[in-house]
Amino acid sequence: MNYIIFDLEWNQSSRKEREEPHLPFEIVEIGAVKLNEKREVVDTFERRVRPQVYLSMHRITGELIGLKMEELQKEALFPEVAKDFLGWCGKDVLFGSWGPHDLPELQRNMDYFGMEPIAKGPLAYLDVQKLYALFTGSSTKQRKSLSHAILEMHFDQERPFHHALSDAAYTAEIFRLIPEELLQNFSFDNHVTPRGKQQEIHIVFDTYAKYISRSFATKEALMKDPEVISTKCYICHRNLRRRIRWFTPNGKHYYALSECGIHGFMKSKIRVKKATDGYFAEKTSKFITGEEAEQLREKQKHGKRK
DNA sequence: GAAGCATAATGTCTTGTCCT
DNA sequence: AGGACAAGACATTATGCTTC
Repeated sequence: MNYIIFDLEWNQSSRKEREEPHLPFEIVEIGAVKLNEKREVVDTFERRVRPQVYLSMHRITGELIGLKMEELQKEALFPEVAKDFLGWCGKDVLFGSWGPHDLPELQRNMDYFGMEPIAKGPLAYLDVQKLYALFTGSSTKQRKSLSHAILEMHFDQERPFHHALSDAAYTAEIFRLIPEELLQNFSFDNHVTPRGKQQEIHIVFDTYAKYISRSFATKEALMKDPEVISTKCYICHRNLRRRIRWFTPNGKHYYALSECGIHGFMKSKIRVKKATDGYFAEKTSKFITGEEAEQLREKQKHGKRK
């Protein structure tokens, strides 16, 4: 198994009204570093793409990534470059990138240009930005930029940022620092949601558990499904007594609190997301202190006051 | 600039309570 | 019962961070 640490550069419409609905961002460069199981660099990949949708470079984006349209005119089109990239990656690989945007964007571009998705269900990958936050003990919600992390770790900054291969190489350098045990903290690209119950994702991490449901036609059907709204203890697998019933502050997130006799208070959160054919749920469960349980009660009351 | 995410703030409509 | 206002429920908009 190899790791593919990759980075994309993309362009967007210069005028909002001319935006292509299913392709807000068009990929113009792919850069990647291939690492073996020991996380040693084995190979690199760098290709640019000749755009077909947005034929002028957005002012801000062009300045950021330092590419001009004229430079891209001799490049191959996206389907060919993407095909070459995936061929170069090989079959038994785990993707990794800085932040959660690259893999979904790659798959959205592939979808737009009529290519088959990389996997038949949710695709596990490593968000190195998130792993870095776990590694340094800072909050995973307050994410740091790649240049910030490189500066913080005292790596050389000789190569420019916002070039695909350069950023992929920087990301790989950070990735090599991440302790082995943290590499179990997968993220998922839900470009393809689970088709049936068999494809649903149940995964237990050190500090929380995650469940990704199949899709339902309506939000109501989703929030009635026994599996979706169940609150079993993810350690001893017993049904738990509900202390706070499912409530939502905004219609998109739902929270519940249950109590396990052995493992204590378990907080569950459901995020309702849109799938191509309806809605699906991402449920995370974690154990919290009595104090945090009290805060959740306050959140419920606070939400109700407004 | 735009997307995506989380959260904060604001807005609108319904329901509840007190008083006359 | 009806008026006045408070509080709840739900929806929309704004903010702040990252990515390009």
